[in-house]
Amino acid sequence: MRARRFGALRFFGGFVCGAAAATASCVASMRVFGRHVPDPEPHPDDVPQKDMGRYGFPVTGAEMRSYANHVLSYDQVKKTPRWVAEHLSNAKLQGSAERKHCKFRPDPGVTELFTAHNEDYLGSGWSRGHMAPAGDNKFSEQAMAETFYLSNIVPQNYGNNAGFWNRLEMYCRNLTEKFEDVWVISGPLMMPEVGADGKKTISYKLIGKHDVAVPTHLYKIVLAQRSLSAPTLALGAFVVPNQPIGYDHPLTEFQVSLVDLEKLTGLRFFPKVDPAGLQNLCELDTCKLLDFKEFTLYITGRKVKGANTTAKLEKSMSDIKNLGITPDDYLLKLYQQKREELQAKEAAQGRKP
DNA sequence: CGGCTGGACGTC
DNA sequence: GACGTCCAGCCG
Repeated sequence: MRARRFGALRFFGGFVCGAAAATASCVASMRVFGRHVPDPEPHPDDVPQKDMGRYGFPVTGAEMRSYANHVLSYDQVKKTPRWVAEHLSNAKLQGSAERKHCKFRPDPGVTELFTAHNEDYLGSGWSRGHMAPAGDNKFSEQAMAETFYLSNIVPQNYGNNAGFWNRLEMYCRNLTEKFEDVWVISGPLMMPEVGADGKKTISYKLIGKHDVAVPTHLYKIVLAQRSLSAPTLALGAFVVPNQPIGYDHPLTEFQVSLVDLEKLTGLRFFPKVDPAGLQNLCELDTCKLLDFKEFTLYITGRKVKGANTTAKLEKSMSDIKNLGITPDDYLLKLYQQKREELQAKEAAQGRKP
């Protein structure tokens, strides 16, 4: 069962950490990934454009698109980003921007010819998964709103989006408690499968009228710097199947070396980083995601904070107890605080009309 | 935190 | 009638 589910990863056994046994070798290879020789810059004069270029050459669209707190490269064929880069800091996680004021919408900067639309996703069986997460932009309503542009979205399995990937994003945010600066690059990936004849094929679904490509996997690269005065850099790269992933799978199971991810994507990441001082994030830090209990306590805390009736408040608390989880002190405090607030509000409403 | 759905209502 | 927006409610 498990071997089948992660078949594609196991096929890459040497460099993609599939099943448990491969983890150690991947961690080891982290130390030795070296940088490449810089690509030579093409000289415009080298191209004899006199007649060949009379009517111009094909255009791929903007190489990069910049927003308030993320930068991306957009794939006009797949209608998804190729990569999305962002910077996280503790300060940017503080603020009052709320996702309930945001709407998914086509990126106004992307030509109608090449853009995805909400209708492509709705009813497709796939959710709209952020690459740069909304939750990384509490400091700015505009920055958060821009993450809802469909240029930052890929078709993502529901359970993966709300579960494992969500916990991975939480881990990245949590890193800002220990590192002053965190840079994250996320994107979709199409991984080959091996057929009965032993040959490799890449196949992926297209959804909606505009043929939005469903990635087989998602990748995320995390670069963390302790501080400017202690500029230790730690990096972790991960490839995660676009399917539900349970709590029995640790993040390290999906760690890959940076060079191998570069081969898979055709991209070079963080080209200005000197590999000499680069450490393995999962050795320097934990790479431990929230477990079921911790995650459920956190989610219930968010629901308690957002409750606007005592009925909903009580349901959140009975739900978590039915899952066999005893509320901790923090959740109990949130609950009591919210209960008083709602009781006062509902008492006032009872008198008014 | 991450998502989706359905109904009420407004508009052309 | 079709379509867009907003809100309440649902799930993991």
